[in-house]
Amino acid sequence: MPELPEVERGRRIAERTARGRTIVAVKCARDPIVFAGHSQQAFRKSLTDAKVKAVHRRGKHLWFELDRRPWPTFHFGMTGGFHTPAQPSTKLVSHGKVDPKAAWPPRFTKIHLFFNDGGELVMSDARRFGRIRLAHDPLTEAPICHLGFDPLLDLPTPQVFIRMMRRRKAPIKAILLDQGFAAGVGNWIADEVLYQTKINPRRPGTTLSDAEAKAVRVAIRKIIRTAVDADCVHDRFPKGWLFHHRWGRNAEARTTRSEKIVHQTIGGRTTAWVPEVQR
DNA sequence: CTCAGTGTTCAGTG
DNA sequence: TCACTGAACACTGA
Repeated sequence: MPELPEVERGRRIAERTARGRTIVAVKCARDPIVFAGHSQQAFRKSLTDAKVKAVHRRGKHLWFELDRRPWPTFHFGMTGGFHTPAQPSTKLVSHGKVDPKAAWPPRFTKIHLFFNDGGELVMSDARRFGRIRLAHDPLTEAPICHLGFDPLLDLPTPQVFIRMMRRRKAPIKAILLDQGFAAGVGNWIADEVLYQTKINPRRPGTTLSDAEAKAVRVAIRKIIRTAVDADCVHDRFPKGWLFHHRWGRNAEARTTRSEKIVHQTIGGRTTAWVPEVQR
């Protein structure tokens, strides 16, 4: 579930599990796609006996700061995520059977890290759009160096934001999804921003008024902060959000205020929007 | 069996 | 070179 808030949740999980610990063992799946050409041996050699000083995030990318280089970087793709072992009490369901969802390590585990305090951390990814790489200096190397601003780390001033938006002719939906513009905004956040600011997703960036561009800037920050503060638990998201009603291309979909939701491909992605609100 | 999908990249076009 | 578009990628689950 990886847009910025889900990735930030992953960062916190990793930091809780790994920060200040030493990696004592590493298991890698055989998967040349997710490992982007790095060998298992390179990962084992780089990570084993290294100490994790911090876990960083920019946009949808994560990386470990180790006490020596290179450092591992993680991208969750469509279906990736970090996991830690379930508490023993939650592992059993009725009749004493083990819940398959609590299997450890989980299905589709790509990398499995073991720490000196007995803790474990896994990245799994069913659909293999995720990536695990090694980088000497993640911030200055592709793909992280090509990212635009991160809404939680370095949101531009209103004036700069207006200028960035006005320079672009693409539909605003496509602009918001461009990681070189706003790093970490994904499909549901872009739709939520446009719904809450009442902007038609097809509007070219060049046509936004100052007030509209400023509203978009604030909405990006507010929606992401709110989702991060809720630790991505969906039922803690505000009741009025489009989020709760946008999933699945279903013709009956309506918002909390019973406005009709339509689904169309805009900016190359399924876009859920509310024509009666977004002009 | 078919299709959509919370993401990124790359080829092709203007 | 740049901005933009659309297809491709890989695979699960509905």
